Amino acid sequence: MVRKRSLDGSRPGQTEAGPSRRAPMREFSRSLPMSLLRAREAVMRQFRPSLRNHGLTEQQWRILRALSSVDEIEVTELARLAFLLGPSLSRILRDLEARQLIERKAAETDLRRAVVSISAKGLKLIEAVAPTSEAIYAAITKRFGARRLAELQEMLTALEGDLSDMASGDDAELDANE
Amino acid sequence: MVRKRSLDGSRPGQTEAGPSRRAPMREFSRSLPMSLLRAREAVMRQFRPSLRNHGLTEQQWRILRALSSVDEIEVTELARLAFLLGPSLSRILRDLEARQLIERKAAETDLRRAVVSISAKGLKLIEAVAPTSEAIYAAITKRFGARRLAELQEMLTALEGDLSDMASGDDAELDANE
DNA sequence: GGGAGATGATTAACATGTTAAGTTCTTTTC
DNA sequence: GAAAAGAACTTAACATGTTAATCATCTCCC
Repeated sequence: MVRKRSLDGSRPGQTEAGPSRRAPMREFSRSLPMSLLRAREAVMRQFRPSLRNHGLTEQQWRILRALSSVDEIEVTELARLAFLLGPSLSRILRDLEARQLIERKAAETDLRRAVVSISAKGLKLIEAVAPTSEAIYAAITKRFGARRLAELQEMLTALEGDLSDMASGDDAELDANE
Repeated sequence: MVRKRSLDGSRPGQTEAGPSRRAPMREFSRSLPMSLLRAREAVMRQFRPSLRNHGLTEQQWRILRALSSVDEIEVTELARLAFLLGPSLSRILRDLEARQLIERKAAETDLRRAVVSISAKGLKLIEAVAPTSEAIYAAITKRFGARRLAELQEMLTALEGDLSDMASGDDAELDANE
């Protein structure tokens, strides 16, 4: 019934009242989701100030970058590429279009589909941000080591792949025990 | 006339209109932030349905789990432990308190500080969710391999540590070139 | 060829992320 | 010992995440 603690260990042992806490799961701060979250936040913390200086959020930047790698693309495909959900993408596209950073038109063969492309203004913005972004990325790579970084990415990709074909934890039967 | 693209790198050369697209940065879908995001999402996708069945969001669950590992804790410390920003934590605590899953009181020595603890009801909820959660975690571990998982976590922690003491990319000088 | 169902995209509604302001209490400083 | 500076939240405001519902179009099938 340890009363554990903390990220760095230091913490006075507390031993008072309360319905004695059962040996509780995995150490909290070491769970995989937390590790991934913390690592990603540490990375993004490096980039956010620069993006902000250019009036872009992380997601807007993702979309512009994705668009800059293609000539034009349908919204659904863009969502997949930029790893955003439809509703988020809809909102952001509305905003980026209002700022004239992208252009949108209906697909010819299917009026339900919208086709998006980056504008000249959008490209210019990308070119303004890219150098800083690249410099930051290079600094991270140098700090962590290119090889290690590649290894890490491989493991992340493998993890994603492994999980993608796991049952989606429907939960029904697993929650039998109250 | 699709000029598509995809996650796997293959890319048609594009040569039409517009201010000719310069060789553009790192391949988008292979950037570190994206890898981390995708991996984390793959993991969370496993857990979310179960949490949802118990009326909990991911963050609410993080808070309850953090609280279950201590006797009581101040809000600021809890934010650090659950890796949430102050405003998010404020909102969630308000909600959890209304649902009587946690308890809150003012600190004795400093009335600015609030001390939070999990309630009996909250503990009960945790005990209801934990088995499923553990089962999912075990399945992931088995699928990916316990050793590899440990390796991955080490790398993530190392990355976070390396970045934590990098300059925060103030950007001012880096953005000199337009 | 017209209606049921599928599909692409948006809107709605609520929760969180993120930065900036505001509140209240505490500590410093003169 | 009171004003100023700092600390610990909390609120505000806006952007995104997340799921469900809606809208428009399209496909299929009778």
